[in-house]
Amino acid sequence: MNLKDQYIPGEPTKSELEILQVLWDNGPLTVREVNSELLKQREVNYTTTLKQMQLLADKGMLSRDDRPMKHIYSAAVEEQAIKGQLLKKFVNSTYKGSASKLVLQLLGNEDTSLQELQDIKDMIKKLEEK
Amino acid sequence: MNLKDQYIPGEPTKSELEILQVLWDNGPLTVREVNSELLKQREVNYTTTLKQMQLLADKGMLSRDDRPMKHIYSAAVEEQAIKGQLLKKFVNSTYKGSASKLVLQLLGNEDTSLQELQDIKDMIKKLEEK
DNA sequence: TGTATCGTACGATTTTAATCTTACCTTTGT
DNA sequence: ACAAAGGTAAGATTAAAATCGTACGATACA
Repeated sequence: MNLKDQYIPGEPTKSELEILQVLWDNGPLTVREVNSELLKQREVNYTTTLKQMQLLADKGMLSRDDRPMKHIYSAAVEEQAIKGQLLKKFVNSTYKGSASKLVLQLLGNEDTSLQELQDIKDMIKKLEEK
Repeated sequence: MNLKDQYIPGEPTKSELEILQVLWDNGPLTVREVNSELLKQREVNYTTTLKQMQLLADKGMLSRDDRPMKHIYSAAVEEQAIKGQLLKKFVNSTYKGSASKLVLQLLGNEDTSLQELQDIKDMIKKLEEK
């Protein structure tokens, strides 16, 4: 299935994105495993994570394998598709749709490391060559 | 005053950003004028805009010139400072802080126009040259 | 077989953002 | 002076996101 043809059921909220990220990075996991990952970054109750994952499943963003005793969840949406959608929305609302304005700011942003800048330049150069 | 030294009182919400954008684009305006601009894009009650602007003023993001009958508001924060802050947060939460990942996605995003792509490449090339 | 443990379900609550309602003040024109 | 028009102030409400509390089901094992 082509990425761009994938059905995307809306946009994940901030905390939903955190959960999706854990699953994208680590593959199918139980609620407890996801919660453990989140706990490395911030305090969060087990049932809160459970609830969020149930909501995500309801929305079709997670699928789950019901097993006795534990349910195994996995991301049902493509990372690139979701992020592309979020990026598009961000560019529209913050830079009036101008991707180049965004990049300009990125290049001038002091929080962007030199390494990042170099990576970006290399990437563009590679694109130029072909 | 250097941009990076400016005190930034938090992050504007989505609808607060809309209002700031109007003021950044059009200079000091009354509430009614701001509301008129917003109405070009979506339906919004006059008092809703008023309330938002009062909240923004409370947060220090707008300053106002109290006059008999009408108050004139203007943005009290720099456009670039606020947007840089929003961008940084977005890169952190969505691309784990990797600006180059974001640009990579932008370049591959079908919604990014060819013109935009060209502008980005030109910009980088110019950066390369100096 | 009973009880401790690990899990899910789901309503309730809290928090934050956004919107609206209402009261009241000030200027203007007659 | 007073009514109409245009303005502000601020509490109340709605909506959405995030979090939590509690009831209850299934397994394991002494």
